[in-house]
Parts: sequence; C-alpha cells; structure tokens
Amino acid sequence: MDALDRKIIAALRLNGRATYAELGRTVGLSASSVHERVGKLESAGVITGYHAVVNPSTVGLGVTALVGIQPTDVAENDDLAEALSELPEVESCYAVAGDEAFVVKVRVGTVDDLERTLGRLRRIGGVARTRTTVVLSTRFEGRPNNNGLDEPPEGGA
Amino acid sequence: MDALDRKIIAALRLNGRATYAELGRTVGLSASSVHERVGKLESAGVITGYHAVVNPSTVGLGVTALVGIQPTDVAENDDLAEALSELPEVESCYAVAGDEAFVVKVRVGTVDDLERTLGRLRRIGGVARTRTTVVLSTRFEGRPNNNGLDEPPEGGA
DNA sequence: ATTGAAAGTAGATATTA
DNA sequence: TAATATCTACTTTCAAT
Repeated sequence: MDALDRKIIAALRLNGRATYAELGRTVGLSASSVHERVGKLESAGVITGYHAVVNPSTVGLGVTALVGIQPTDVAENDDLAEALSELPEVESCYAVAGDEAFVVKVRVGTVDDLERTLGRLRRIGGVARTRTTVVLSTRFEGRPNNNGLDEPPEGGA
Repeated sequence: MDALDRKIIAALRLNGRATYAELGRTVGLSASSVHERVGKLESAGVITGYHAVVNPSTVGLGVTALVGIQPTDVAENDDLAEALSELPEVESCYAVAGDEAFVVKVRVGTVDDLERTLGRLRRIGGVARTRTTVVLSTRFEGRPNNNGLDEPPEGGA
C-alpha cells in the first residue's frame, strides 16, 4: 500500500465506475498498472466491493430508524447478529459497548412498516428491549473518509 | 420505474461495476437498452452514485463510534449539520427525533483520535452534550435492502 | 422503448524492460 | 513493478422498428 494505491482507492470511493484508463490518468500510471493494483487491492480485502447508491425515498424506503437492541442475560451475541441479519430491512448492524448489544439501522417504507419491524425485532429470541430513534432526515451518509488515504498515515515533517 | 428498472438497480447495488452487457444478460435486455435506462435512473436521482467499499481497518480506520449530539436551546439544526459536515471523520449524519438533534457515525484510527474528535464535536457552537457509543464490531453495513426493488411495491394476489 | 449495427474505447493478458 | 502490444469485449451513438 503506497501513495498510488491510496490515490486509486480515493478515486474509486468517489466514482466506483471509473475506468482503469481514467484512474491511470488521475494517478499518473498506465491503465494496465492500475488494473493490476486494483486486482491486488481486491484480493487483499482492502476494496471489498462496488455498490450503486440509491436514493431510498425514490424506491419506497422513506423511513429510517436507529434501533438499540438490549439482550437478555442469556443471549449470545453471535446468535443475535445472525437473527438480525435475516431481516432484510436491517441494513447495518453494529455490536456496541454499553448495555445494548447492538445498534442497527433499519430502512422501511412507512411508519406502519417500522412498527411491524420493531415487533419482529422484539420477538427475536434473546432480545429483551429495543430503543428506537427515528431518523428525520439524512444529512449525509457513507461519505468517503480519506483520513490516511490521500496522504500517508505517518505524514510528517 | 418498472420491474426491469428495479432489477437493474438491484444488480447495480450488488455490483456497481457491472457492465451494461452483463446487466442486459441479467435482466433480459440489450446493452443499449440498459444503458438508456441507467442514464434515466441517474438523471432522475434514483441512482445517486457508485462507490468502492473499503475495509476501514485496512486503511487505518479501525475505530468506529456512534455519537448523539445534544444541542443547546438556541442552536439551529442546519448550522449544526453544516459544522458536522466539516469534520472528515464524521462519515454519516442523521437528524433524529428525541432530545438529541443528530446521531453521527464517526470513523477514526485510534481511541486517541476518537477522544480528539469528540473534543472537536463538543467545541462546535450549539453543541451542549455528546453521547458516545463505541462500536466493537461491524457485523454488516449498508447491505442492499431490496424491499420493493426486486418485486413491485404493491405485490400481492 | 427496444434493438442491432458500426465505430471508438476499454478490458484483459502475455511479454518485455 | 510498470509499460507496451494484442486481442477480445464493452460502450456509445444512431437509424429503424
């Protein structure tokens, strides 16, 4: 991982459909060199995928909520995470410090759907309580954070 | 937005670098038709971008936290959101219901960095208190939620 | 709105430096 | 590791349906 890799990564975070030729022009390398570097970054698990970002409200997913999951005393976190992953409306799942085992991000169409989803969450074995925070607006989300990407981690004199 | 558009979107959420030819084979359309449909979906603001997903720990961003931002009585939400957007380590920002104005997701390299970032957050004008939840592990994140994408919104017999 | 053809461009691979 | 050359495949435009 050198400065060129970091530049390539930064460029692909901004535009995941950039061609190798474009990336080459951006970083000052031939397309084939970029191609090889990207392949290595993918193999090494640095780049884990490429995704189109969709405006949720345009596809009928207008309601977002953050839900804290408080487990029962006997619950196993891995079992809980597995059960949470089976609900498609749970988009992200974080194991957290504190008396909640997880915070999940839920995306649904309506508040009725949200009520249904919360019911399903509470019925999962090992879930004692849920605490729901309704998102009123998403100001920004998943923004590229190029701390340590544009510039070397130990960035100097 | 018909079933074909929904299939194209779902495919691009799974693989944002899929070629038009591939997408055409997936959905049963010619590459040029897919090309035109994708262009319209982009123009209509349904697809807002394409991003490479990077494993944060491989690029020196091993610490994630969720931070609730409690505002002072006089704070303006838009000013707060603007100030939050200026910290690169704030990756996502949600305006929420409740006594916190925002919940933000912060990604940094170390707990020392987290402490510094929390200090910066508290020093933002209009911020009364922060409440930090440290993420121990990300079980999954930004998973494609194809509610209403694979199948029509009103889908029932 | 979809297709198929034509021209240009990019991807993928092997070879060489 | 990077570049060049080659072949294959894809993108993009456009006329026709």
